[in-house]
Amino acid sequence: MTADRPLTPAFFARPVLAVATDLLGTVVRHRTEEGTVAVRLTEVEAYDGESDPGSHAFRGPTPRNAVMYGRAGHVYVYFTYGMHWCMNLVCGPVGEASAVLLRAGEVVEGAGLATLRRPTARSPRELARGPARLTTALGVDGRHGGADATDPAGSLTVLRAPARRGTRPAAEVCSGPRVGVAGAGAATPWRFWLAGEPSVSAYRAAVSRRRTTGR
DNA sequence: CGGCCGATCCACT
DNA sequence: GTGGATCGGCCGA
Repeated sequence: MTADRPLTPAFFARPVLAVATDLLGTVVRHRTEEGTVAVRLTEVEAYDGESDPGSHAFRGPTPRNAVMYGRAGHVYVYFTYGMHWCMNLVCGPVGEASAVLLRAGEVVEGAGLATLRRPTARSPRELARGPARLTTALGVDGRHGGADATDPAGSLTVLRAPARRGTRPAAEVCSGPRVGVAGAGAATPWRFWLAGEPSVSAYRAAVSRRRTTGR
């Protein structure tokens, strides 16, 4: 029996690196009329406010990143590559613009619905393997921007990690460079994942694409 | 399973 | 105008 308790605003108000590592193993749940899908997080990335060259807030506030400057525990979603949504959880004090990108997880509830939303998945572990795949499996998109993920009455909620059974030790947390972040921000090892999890996304170095449209 | 590469459109310069 | 905090189709191993 899971506790089903949401994480608190205080959990997210801490420094972003602490939040990022502690988020591993917690569960993101989205309830809709179609049903419920829940994902246990296995991979995240930290983005550290305006001082972080890899962050969407690096150049200061804009309409798109406004939510990042707001209250901890709220949802920042952005649209990228013309077709994908990615989901972040805002961290730190109001005004700081730190956030954690949810990169991958294991579907622990609603695998049937998740498969309908992700028909191209070649195996269950691919359902939420990657940041845009995770949001698709959950049914999260731009409508969830600014939502409070600590609200127990909300449809989109982050829940405490399920209680560990027996004496199984806590999973090891690994870290490495962030995926798809180029330039100065590439050096910081602010991608975190749980060792041995098959849902952790494959590492791809940041690449700059040239003239993909041949006109 | 993994490498290659085009898709597609929005935010910002 | 430029280039993404990405993914899927296709193909080969």
